[in-house]
Amino acid sequence: MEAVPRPSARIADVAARAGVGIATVSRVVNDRGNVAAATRDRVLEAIRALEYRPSSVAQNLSLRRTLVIGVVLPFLTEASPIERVRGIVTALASSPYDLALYDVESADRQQRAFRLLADAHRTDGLLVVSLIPPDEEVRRLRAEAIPCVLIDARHDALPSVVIDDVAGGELATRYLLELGHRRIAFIGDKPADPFRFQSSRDRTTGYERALESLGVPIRAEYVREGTQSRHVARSIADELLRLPEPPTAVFAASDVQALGVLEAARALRIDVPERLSVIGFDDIEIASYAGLTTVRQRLFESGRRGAELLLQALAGEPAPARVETLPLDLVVRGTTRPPR
Amino acid sequence: MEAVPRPSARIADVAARAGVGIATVSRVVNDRGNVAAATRDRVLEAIRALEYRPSSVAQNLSLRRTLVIGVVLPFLTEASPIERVRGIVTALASSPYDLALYDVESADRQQRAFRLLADAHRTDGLLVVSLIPPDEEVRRLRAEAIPCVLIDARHDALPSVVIDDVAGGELATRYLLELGHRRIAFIGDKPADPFRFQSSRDRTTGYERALESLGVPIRAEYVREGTQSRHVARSIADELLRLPEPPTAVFAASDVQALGVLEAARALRIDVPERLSVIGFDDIEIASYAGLTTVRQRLFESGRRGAELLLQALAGEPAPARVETLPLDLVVRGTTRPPR
DNA sequence: AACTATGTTGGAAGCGCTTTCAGGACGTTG
DNA sequence: CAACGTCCTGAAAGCGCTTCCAACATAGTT
Repeated sequence: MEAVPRPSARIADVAARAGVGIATVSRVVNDRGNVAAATRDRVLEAIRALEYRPSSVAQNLSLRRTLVIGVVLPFLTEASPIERVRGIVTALASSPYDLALYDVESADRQQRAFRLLADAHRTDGLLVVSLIPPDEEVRRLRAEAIPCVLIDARHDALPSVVIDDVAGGELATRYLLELGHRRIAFIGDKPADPFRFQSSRDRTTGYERALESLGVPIRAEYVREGTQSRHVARSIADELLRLPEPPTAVFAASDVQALGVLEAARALRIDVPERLSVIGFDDIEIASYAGLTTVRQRLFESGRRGAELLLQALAGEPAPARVETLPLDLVVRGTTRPPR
Repeated sequence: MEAVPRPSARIADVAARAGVGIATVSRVVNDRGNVAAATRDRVLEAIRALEYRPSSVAQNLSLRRTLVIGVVLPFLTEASPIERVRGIVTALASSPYDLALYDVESADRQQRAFRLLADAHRTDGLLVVSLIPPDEEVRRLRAEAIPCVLIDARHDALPSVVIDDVAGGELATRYLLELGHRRIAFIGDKPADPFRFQSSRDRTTGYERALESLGVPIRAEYVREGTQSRHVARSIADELLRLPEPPTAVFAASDVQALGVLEAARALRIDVPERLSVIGFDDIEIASYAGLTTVRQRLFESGRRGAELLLQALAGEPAPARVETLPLDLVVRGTTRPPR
């Protein structure tokens, strides 16, 4: 490290200029009581003259806290994590905490996420989105007393904010059933990797339960999985719609996939909702524009709530490792209708 | 601050256990040479046994660097800043730097942004998006030798990554002119506040130039401004389309606003593009879904490039305060056509 | 007038790390 | 066998801040 000239004033400079000890400067800066008015004024004057601003790094070391909250999440490239981050940012805006963002998408995903989880000294608290931290790290976090809240993920030892994916799957499917559909297909995510929360799988379960509860048989050829993308969903939908007995309705595990279904239908000149009903999941912004019927989950709210829980824990109220379940709403728009 | 029990090992613990001095532990940890193999092994063993991880806060203080890059930006709630952040995240992923996010939307916008800019010790470098830092802060940054790169903003003393908004406005307008339109309206942003870069205003200039170059008169009633939102743009478009002599084409300063125009047209049963052409700006994701003709700016690329420039500066190559202009492309989709 | 409660202050010890510097252990060379 | 060079190593001095603690005034009590 080369010694770059550092013109910025340190606490000692202020103390020297004001003719007091550094302890007194610190008291003035942090507004601790017991400083004579005259002294305070001299110190404030020196601070102003030197444009002194305390080094947060030094404060961090001394106070053993960083005022930083780490947010670990995969797929910042997708719409729904972004929405959660917005919620987090909002909740943190009125707190003294800054936000450090760790995207875990790139090749070294686990690597990097865990480096952060591990390097506990770097953050005062952690928000983990759509990712399940390994037990090993959870143990460390507990040992170091670093609060951690999960969003869209669960772990026995950690508080979390989630939705009931099974219920969501049931909600969507039941709605289609109530409209009168019986040939209902499902397009879900690929089996998740061990560190991701299996929400799509749970939605499948909800789908199956809804069908079962009405005695509608589950057809294997109607249940498909593919990586979460419009493109893949589109080609899956294309296959489904070319079946000898095509579905009259499709439930997609995400809005993005639902949009892929709409594209496939459009390409095949199958009118939606006249000949095909489509329902998505999430209610991302584009869904309202596309007029997509969907199951709304409060993405923004999940981030906000998770951050709130973390702030509480940071404030000393030790939150129990409880699971908070956010509600889901059916949002009916223009892509669903009874079959003819 | 209460003294919370800190079970995590410090460098002294490792040194004690390995029977060496802390300097040696530091050497092993940082892989500095000159440590006997046997000693190194003992230290490594101790590190493993104690699950030692160096405190980055302490390292920061000692090394006078934080390995954190601050990203200051307004309106994280909108699509385009997000896209830029993605680019930044991508560029930073392969670097040792972490990313601290500062949204400047809330009430205390300036307040908070400048607190960061000011608290220089907190970050090694700064990326400022769509915001112009006040001269005062720029001076401080220079004094402290903190590199700073602007994205979508300009400042004489700072390097920046921008687009040519005037050219973009011209590009869009000229395209409509070439299609044969003569009654072309423009919907732009509200006059920006002093800290925002006036890109919408520049696009207006481009619009005017294009018209002038073809000798088409500029009609005041065709040039409108409103806050950047679908809702507002929709009502503005509604007014425009009800004019005695309504425009045959609308150029919106952003895709979001263009979508508002499409909604207004739909509500009035005015077919697009048959009776009305619409062109946007940005090419956000939803634009491709909506089939919107637009001027694409490389949002992701702007973030990536800005981060790259910053990393270069951080690596010691002192970047000149130069302006890098990213290209714009006309993306023709389904919302434009010659007038009848 | 002696003494105590109260209010202010600065010295110094940490916070946990990096790095300089000097010293010790060896092996080499003339 | 003395003189040197080469390697390793640890003590100690920072990095810039907070805070404990002791020292000192000063004012208020008896």
